[in-house]
Amino acid sequence: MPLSQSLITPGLAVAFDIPIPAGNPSSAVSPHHHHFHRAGPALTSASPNHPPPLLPPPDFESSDLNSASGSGGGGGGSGAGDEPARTLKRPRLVWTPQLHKRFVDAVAHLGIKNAVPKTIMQLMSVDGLTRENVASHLQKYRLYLRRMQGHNASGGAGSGGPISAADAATDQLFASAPVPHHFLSRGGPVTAPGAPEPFLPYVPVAALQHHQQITAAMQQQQYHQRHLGQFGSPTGSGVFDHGFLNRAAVSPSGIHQMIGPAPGMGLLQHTASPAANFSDDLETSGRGSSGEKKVLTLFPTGRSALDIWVGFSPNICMPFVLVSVLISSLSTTGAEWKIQRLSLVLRKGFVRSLDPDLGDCIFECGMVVDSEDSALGIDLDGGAMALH
DNA sequence: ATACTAATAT
DNA sequence: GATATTAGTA
Repeated sequence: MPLSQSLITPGLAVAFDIPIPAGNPSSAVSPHHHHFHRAGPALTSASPNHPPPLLPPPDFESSDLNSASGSGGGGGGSGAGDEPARTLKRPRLVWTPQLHKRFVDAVAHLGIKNAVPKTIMQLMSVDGLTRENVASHLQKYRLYLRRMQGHNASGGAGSGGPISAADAATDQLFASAPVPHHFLSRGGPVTAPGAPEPFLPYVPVAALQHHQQITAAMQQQQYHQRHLGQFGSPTGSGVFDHGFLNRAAVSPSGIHQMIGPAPGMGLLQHTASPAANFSDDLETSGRGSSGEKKVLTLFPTGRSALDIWVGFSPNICMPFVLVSVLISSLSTTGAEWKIQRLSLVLRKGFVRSLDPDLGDCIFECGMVVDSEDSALGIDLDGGAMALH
């Protein structure tokens, strides 16, 4: 009942293509429910006119990964504690597009300079992932970036060498995840050791003490964030306004009490939304000012919400309407995402955590930029934070 | 003693 | 070619 107990409103379900047991709108998603490869916009990297990412193991239907089997370590479960990894040979890790995306996001957060195996691994927080796994992948990724850089910046024609068909084929995986712009810049910005990449769109929330106003500089970086110790504005009813498209009255639901580790906590206040806008998204969106959809990945770096790292992809300008937050976990064994919590946020309203146990999860947020005044709030493990 | 990286092995 | 493993260093 604890973990797999995600509440999904009809609206969100539609948005994410999540099958919901009939007759029970906000019922929990059963563990074995369909995985949503293509379901969650936030999860897949498939672009509208593109085929879905490579699907992991063919046997995804089996229930082995989800719990039970003592070996692999359950994806997000409460985990049995044995870790015979020592003498046992772990199966070769397969870097799925999902995993790679997570990897890239982590690297982006850290900044290429600070991105080293151990740190990346921690940020990724993927069950079963080892430092060696990451180191190996990183090595290859660096080579990839190097090549890209050669083709990109350096004088065109002769300098970097042509892009062989072999390379294209080889870099298939890497192509599945967008390479952050600054990755390719040579002589990039020098950053103080330990300090987060200034140019990074991602910033540790913990570092932000006060509400920050949007400054020109920030806009340039295109991110705004804010950290809240807790929400106090009980704006209201606790019911979300459906028509956020109407922009009429938004609801105030904010209430959001800190949800401690108490189980069975909050629940989605209500329903929601025309989240239809989430149908598919991905970072492919871009540019426009309104109607944009973006994927946001938040990395929890610790058990405390205050340690969570938050980031916006460049180009995301806040106002938006609202956001739907999808929380899932990934494990090397199962390589499947599992919804753990789903929340809805309305402009000026805040989300409510549905499940206190975040453990090693990642937050994928599909964000729709629409109106001009709104905010995203995320609440977890007793802490809360919001982005403006 | 740890962990990063390059080199090499499977 | 994709990962894993080893070896040399910082």
